[in-house]
Amino acid sequence: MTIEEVIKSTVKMDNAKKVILNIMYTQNVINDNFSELMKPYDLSGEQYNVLRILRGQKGKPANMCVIQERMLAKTSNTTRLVDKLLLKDLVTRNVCSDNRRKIEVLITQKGLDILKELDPKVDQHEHFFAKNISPEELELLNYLLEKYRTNTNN
Amino acid sequence: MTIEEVIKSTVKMDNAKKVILNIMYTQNVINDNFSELMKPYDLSGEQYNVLRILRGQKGKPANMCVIQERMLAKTSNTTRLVDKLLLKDLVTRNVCSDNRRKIEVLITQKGLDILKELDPKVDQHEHFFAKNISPEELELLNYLLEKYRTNTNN
DNA sequence: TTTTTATAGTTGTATATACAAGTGTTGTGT
DNA sequence: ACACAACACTTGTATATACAACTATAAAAA
Repeated sequence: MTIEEVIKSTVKMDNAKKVILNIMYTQNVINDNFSELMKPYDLSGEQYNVLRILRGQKGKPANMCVIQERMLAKTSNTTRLVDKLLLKDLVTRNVCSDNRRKIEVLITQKGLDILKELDPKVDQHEHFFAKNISPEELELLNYLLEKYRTNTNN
Repeated sequence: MTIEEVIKSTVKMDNAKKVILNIMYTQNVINDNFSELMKPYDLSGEQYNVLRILRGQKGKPANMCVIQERMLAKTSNTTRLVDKLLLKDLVTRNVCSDNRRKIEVLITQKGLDILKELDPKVDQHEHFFAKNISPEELELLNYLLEKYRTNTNN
């Protein structure tokens, strides 16, 4: 299904516009799919993302700003995301004794268990779309997206 | 900037995961950029989108469900989006006399004027990213994104 | 030492989104 | 004609996001 078909466009669009719409729409499709995956675990996509970041710390606590800068959506409200995870006992939160402005967030065993359970499903989700194109095309797509968004001129 | 750099990932990711993150992140970048563009006009991206759809009707009124199916985010609440536009006198809304379940939404002159003013800026926004890659790559990117999200197998 | 500035995080508010339930209208089957 | 299902849209509610103002702590400057 082309992007014109998706939005039932009658007028011809140039490729610059089509790429924008294609990226926006593809993100919607991926996101809907992922949310569906997370629903049984009562996690939002961003909540999952925070857990994933915390696991990546390998036992080392993460401050709020460390979490923030590793998230895709740089404007997410980390405080409230962590609040939600705290309520579900998936993380712990403590004031850092070295610098009392900072907060140390750690993933709990329960959090790790959920991630472990989710791992194969997330993997499957990623490959569900990836298998539509060849490995070479997949690599090319990454290359093009990175090049596309990286503004060299002005 | 590669997606690994963006999220400061230390572990190696496979291309399937990278593509997902690249699409999500690129959409964020585009969206932030676009929101910034719309801000002086007090329009959200989705509100702009509705106006654009209405202009595309060329004077023919659009029902709620017609608007809905032409939007990128299929879950948007069209009623409330139109409400917002109505408050700003950018659209009109009337019950359809043929089928009183239906609503006829039309863009006003004021709405058309704003779109006209926005046209060059939106165009510029689209080309801001597009010019990072060649026309051939742009076309390839469209092709790959459409192929990527269209699930043929299962 | 006191003031100022910067940092780290939280909270308030307004808006947006997701999802389900509700309302009124039209079409269909009996 | 009547009951019932389908349709088109709206509303309620809970959650998420965006952005700015605020609090507390630490570092730097005067």
